[in-house]
Amino acid sequence: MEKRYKIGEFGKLVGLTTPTLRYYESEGLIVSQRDDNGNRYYTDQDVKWLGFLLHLKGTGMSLNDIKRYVQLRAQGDGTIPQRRDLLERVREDSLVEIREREANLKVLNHKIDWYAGKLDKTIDENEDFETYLKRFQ
Amino acid sequence: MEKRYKIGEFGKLVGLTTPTLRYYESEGLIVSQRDDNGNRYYTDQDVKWLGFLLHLKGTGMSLNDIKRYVQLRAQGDGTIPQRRDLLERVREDSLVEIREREANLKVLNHKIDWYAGKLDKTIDENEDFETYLKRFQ
DNA sequence: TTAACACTTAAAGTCCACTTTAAGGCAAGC
DNA sequence: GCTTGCCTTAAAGTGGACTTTAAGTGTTAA
Repeated sequence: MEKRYKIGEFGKLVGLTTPTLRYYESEGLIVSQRDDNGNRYYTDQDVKWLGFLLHLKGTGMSLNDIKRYVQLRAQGDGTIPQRRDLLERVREDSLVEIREREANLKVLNHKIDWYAGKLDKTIDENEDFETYLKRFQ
Repeated sequence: MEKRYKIGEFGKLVGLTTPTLRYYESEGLIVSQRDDNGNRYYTDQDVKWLGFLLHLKGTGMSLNDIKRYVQLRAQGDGTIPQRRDLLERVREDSLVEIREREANLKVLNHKIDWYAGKLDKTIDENEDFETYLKRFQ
């Protein structure tokens, strides 16, 4: 038979709190079934979906876009092109963000190096960071 | 003489709205001087600082941590080690985040490929995404 | 049998980073 | 002189993603 996970157990499995899971359900990101006591339960299918959802979320995709994705999925295989397009847009945004972060991180690294140079006096006392930065442009 | 920028001009220069600049000032992230009419003005020094602030922010550093940095800077060169430590922590966090994003993006890319395979029938109809993903592990 | 613990709902609260609103002051140009 | 457009302040509102609170029901273990 299929394994049924109660919300607490499921939460531990996927790394979310029970209020968060109920919140996700209220937002239409996940669904649950009910047992004879009216309590939610989840199956391995739900574990898989939530796993993927967290990957989507981890790329920076908003809950709102994830919801749109869920709605398309519910409409069957005919919406595969739209889902692919949606994910391609998310990929582009995510790539842009990663590249921006990397660029900003580069400047931060130079600042850390600049502090090191100031501390061990390998950078002239009078050279300010902006001048120092220009060396790398 | 040094150029004085009024808040609107300064905002355009650095790409922030005037309410945001006032908000940053109220949060202790930037300072401004006042002219004879009591209006704020900024100098090229402020342009430089805001430029660097935006790089810090762009790494994911919170306004609160930027404020701590500002406070350390105000205490003079003696706090250079603390500032460097703070920035090193920010760098570490930022690197971790970038790597996580990249990992999640990888899964997203596989999903897009999987959709392509479904659409052009190079992936078997019955193979689900989780099984497909295992090919790359 | 009673305490502990899991579950239920709806609604309000939180945090961050702004943005918007409201009400007004001052200077330049027509 | 009046309109336009900049500036001022304080306070309230917004959006996203939860988290917390309140009030209650049901199951399990000692």
